[in-house]
Amino acid sequence: MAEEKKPFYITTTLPYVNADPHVGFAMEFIRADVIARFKKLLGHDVFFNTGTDEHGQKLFDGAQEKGVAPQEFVDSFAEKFKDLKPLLGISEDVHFIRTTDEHHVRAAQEFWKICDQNGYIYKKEYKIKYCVGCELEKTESELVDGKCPIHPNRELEIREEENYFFKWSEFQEKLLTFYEENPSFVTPDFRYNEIKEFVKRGLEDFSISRLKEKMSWGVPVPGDDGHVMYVWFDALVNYISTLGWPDNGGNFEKFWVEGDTVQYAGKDNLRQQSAMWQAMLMAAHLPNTGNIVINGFITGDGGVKMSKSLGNVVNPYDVVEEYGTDALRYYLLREVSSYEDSPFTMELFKQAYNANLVNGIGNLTNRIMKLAEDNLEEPVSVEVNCFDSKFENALNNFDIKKATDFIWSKVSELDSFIENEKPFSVVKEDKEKGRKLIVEMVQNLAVIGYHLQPILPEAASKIREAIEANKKPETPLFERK
RNA sequence: CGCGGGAUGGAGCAGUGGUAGCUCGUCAGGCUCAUAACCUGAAGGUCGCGGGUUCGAGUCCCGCUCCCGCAACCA
Repeated sequence: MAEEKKPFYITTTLPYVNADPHVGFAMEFIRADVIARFKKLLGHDVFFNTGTDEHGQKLFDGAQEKGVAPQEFVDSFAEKFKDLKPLLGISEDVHFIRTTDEHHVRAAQEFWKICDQNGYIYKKEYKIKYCVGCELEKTESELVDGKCPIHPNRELEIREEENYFFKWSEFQEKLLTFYEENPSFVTPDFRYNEIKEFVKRGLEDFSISRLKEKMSWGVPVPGDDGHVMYVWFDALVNYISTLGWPDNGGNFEKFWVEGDTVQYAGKDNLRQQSAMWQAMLMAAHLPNTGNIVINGFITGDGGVKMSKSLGNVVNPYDVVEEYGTDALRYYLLREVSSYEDSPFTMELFKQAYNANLVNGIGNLTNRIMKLAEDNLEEPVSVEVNCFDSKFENALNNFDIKKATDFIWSKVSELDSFIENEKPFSVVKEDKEKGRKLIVEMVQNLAVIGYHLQPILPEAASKIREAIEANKKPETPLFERK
């Protein structure tokens, strides 16, 4: 009874390329990768998407400062983000979309046209607050007591500008109904609650274009040379343009329409992913996302924000260089809270690394394989082909930490088993009995290795290789630091 | 003002109303297959504060304090 597995789609948010990749995005990318690998092992056809968000004001400004063309500027950053794939041990087949890709630009324009045809886009005058002192537009969040903090003695000028708007306000009821009908749409619950409360308080239409004369680095608005799209509107469309949309059939039909869809995002993206983007999909008469998973933030010591000025920024490149890919994955998957903010310091990292990777799984592999190598004539043939239901349930609920905890509880059980059964001394007195114990241990190690595949792919294959060769690994899985 | 989160032994965290757990660290034993690794035991907490509901609350309700994030045309 081979049951047909549903196609599975998973994506990260697209990081904005105005800075080097940070550890928060690394976590999002790695977590999505774990789910993608897991679904693949379960036999699903998986489409895994990531990429870079490359339009907008900051990149336009950045390019001007450097005196290069915007495209050249974002090209260099896009390469850095592509480098994350090998660095973080991401699945080979991940799709990498850039919002400057020709196909994406066309898709964004098509998406705009459809929303427009459906009556959800309109043009209106909108008032901006302008500080003559700075010669800049000021947003509400920049103001202190309603004044520019740099020029508090000057009154802000109100200037009028014509922009296109998206009728978000029309989707309040539709979104609330959608939330009602899909009780597990956002994980975790408290984030879902947060967005529901936000939508209940009412939605205001948001601006989706910029005057080209002020900021030209964006997707041209169809049928109006004077505007480019506001970066959010274009970037969100990547989740379907990566599937070939608007071309019908193919991957879009298979994954977005027929399959299960999951979007990973940081908590700063809750509103955009679970309310703005969902309203946009509704406006275009396209299916909504299946699940949104919201991560917490990585902080510095004591829960303070990571910042260059505090010198507490953890760079994923440095961590991988010293400790390896799996070590970084391990920390971000198990030592970091699934949904709350968590600190990442090198001290905490090193402690967890030595305790659980060196002394835990690494040492366990060595002690078992040494016994096997010395006492068994040939490799133990093991055929593990399914996950423990606890592990599977945890991952189906995106609780990677809980799934990883399960693996380490098995490590601990095996260490206790060795202590209690003492195969190393039994084998000296009763060779057959001792061998049986050792075979059992190798089999249990194989189970651990199997479950480790989506979590720590490198370590999983080293364990498998050691078992197949019936040899203790030549170099430890994890070097003591 | 408002919305959301957090406050649990030295540190980081789990905890579904019913004897307060896990990892690290500390201390004391044990083992020797293993990367001075592993196993067992111990010390250490009035679960932010004050009320309430309940036979019983870290867990539910009310009030308060402190910390973090959001507060939309920034991305």
